[in-house]
Amino acid sequence: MISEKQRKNLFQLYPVLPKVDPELLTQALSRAELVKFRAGTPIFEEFQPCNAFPFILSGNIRVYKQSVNGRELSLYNVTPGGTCVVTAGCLLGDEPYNAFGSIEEDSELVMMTSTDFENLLTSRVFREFIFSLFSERILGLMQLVEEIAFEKLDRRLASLLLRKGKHISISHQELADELGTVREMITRLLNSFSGSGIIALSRGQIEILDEDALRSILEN
Amino acid sequence: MISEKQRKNLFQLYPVLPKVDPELLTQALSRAELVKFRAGTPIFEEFQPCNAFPFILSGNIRVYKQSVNGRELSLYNVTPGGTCVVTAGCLLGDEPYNAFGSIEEDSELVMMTSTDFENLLTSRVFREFIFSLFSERILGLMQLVEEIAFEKLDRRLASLLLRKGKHISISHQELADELGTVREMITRLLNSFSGSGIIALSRGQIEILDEDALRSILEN
DNA sequence: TCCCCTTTGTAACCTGGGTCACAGACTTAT
DNA sequence: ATAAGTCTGTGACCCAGGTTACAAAGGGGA
Repeated sequence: MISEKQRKNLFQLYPVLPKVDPELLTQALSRAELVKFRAGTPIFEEFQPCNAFPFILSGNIRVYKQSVNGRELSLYNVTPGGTCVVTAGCLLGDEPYNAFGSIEEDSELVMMTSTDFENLLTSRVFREFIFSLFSERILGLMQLVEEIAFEKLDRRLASLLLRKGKHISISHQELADELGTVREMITRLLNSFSGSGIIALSRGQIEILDEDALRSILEN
Repeated sequence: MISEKQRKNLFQLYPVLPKVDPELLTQALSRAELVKFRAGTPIFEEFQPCNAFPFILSGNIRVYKQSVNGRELSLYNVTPGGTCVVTAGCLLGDEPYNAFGSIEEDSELVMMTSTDFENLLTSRVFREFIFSLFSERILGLMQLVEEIAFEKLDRRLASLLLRKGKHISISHQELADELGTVREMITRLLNSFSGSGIIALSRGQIEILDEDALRSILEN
C-alpha cells in the first residue's frame, strides 16, 4: 500500500495511470509497495525470473550486460516516468531476465506485482503507453547495435559526453562500463581530448570546454 | 483487395487476425494489397517514413544496418507469421525507419495501410499479438548487442552456422553481411574450420561435418 | 567453347583497442 | 597524520580483425 502523497507523485509522473479503469487501478495500487534503494544496489540479474514491475518515482535504474571478463555495457537507463522494458518484456514473454539492473542514483520505486501489471494491460490507454515505450526502446537498441558494430570508440565517447552535459561527475571506470570498454581506453581518450583543449579533467569530474570540437569528432 | 485464397492463407499464418473485431478486419483487408517481391528487392531504407505494414505470406525480409564503408549487419529476419517490428515501431512512434529492409527470398506480402494497422491495434487480441512480438524482439536485440560487444568472431560465426542447419547454401559475403564483418574474415575462419575437418566447403555451399566440434567452439 | 561475372583463396600489412603492470595522486576514515 | 582505498596516468605489448591487392577457380550464358 502506498501513501496518498506517493500516489499523487506517481500520477504526475505517469499521467496514463489515472486514465485506466479505476477498479483495476485501485486493485493494483492497493497491493503496490514503495521501496527505496540506495545507489549501487543491484535489483535484478540475468537468468533470474521477473516477479515485479517497477514505476520510478525518483532516481534511475541502469540496465546493462556483463561479459565473462567483467566488462559491462549499458543498454539503457530507466528514469522517472519511464519503465523497465526488459521487465515488461520478460513478464509478457514469461522469460527470465537477460540483463542486469542496478540502481544508479538513490531511487524510490513503486513495485507492482506482475499479475497486477498484466491486469493493467487489459486497459487500452495503459497498453498504448507501454507500446510507445517499447517502440522507443526497440529503435534505441537498434541504434546501439549500429554504434557498437560500426563506430570507433572516440566517437562513441564524444557522443556520450555530449549527452551528459557540460559538467560531468563520473569516473573513467563508469564511462567504460557504459560503453562496454575498459578504463584505460577511456583515460587515454579523455587525455587526448584534454590535450586538444576540448575538455578539462579532474578527479571524478569532466568539464566540456569546447562543445563544437567535441561535436566535430562525431563527423570525423 | 486480396483474394479469398490469400485471405485463408493469411489467417492460417496469423491466427490472431480472424479473432479481431470483424468490422475492423473487413475494413482493413478490403484496402490491403498482395504484393510479390523477388529476392534482393529493397523494401525500405533508413530515414524513410513508414507508410505500410506488411504481413508475410511467404519468403523472408531481412532487416539490417549499413555502415558508411558499406559493411552490413543483420538485426533480424521477418518470416511468415511474424511482423516487421521496426515498421510497427516507426508507425507507432511516428518516426522514420532507422534501418534497411530487403527481401531475402522471393516473398509474398500483404501490405496494410498504416491507418488500418493502427485501427487494428484497437483490438485487444491484435495488440497482444504485437506486444509479444515486440517483447521477443527486444530480448533478441539485447542479446545481439551482447554478442557484438563481447563475443569473438569465430564463436559468432560458429553459432550462426549452427542456426542455419547442416546444409547451407550461402556465399561468404552473405555471412559477412549477417555478422557485420568483411568477406575475408569469413573466408579465413571457414578455412580454419574446414582445416580441422569441422565443415566441408564448396562454392556457395557449406556442409557441417562435425556439429559437436562446432558447438564446442561456442564454449571456447 | 569462350568470355564474363561471381566467388573464393591468400599474403602482407595496419590499427584499434584490450591486457598487464605499475606508479602516483586524491580522499576519507581512523 | 597516517593508512587504506579509490582514481588516474602511462608505457609496453599483443592480438583480433579490417584493409589492400591480387590471383585463381567455378559457372553460366552467348
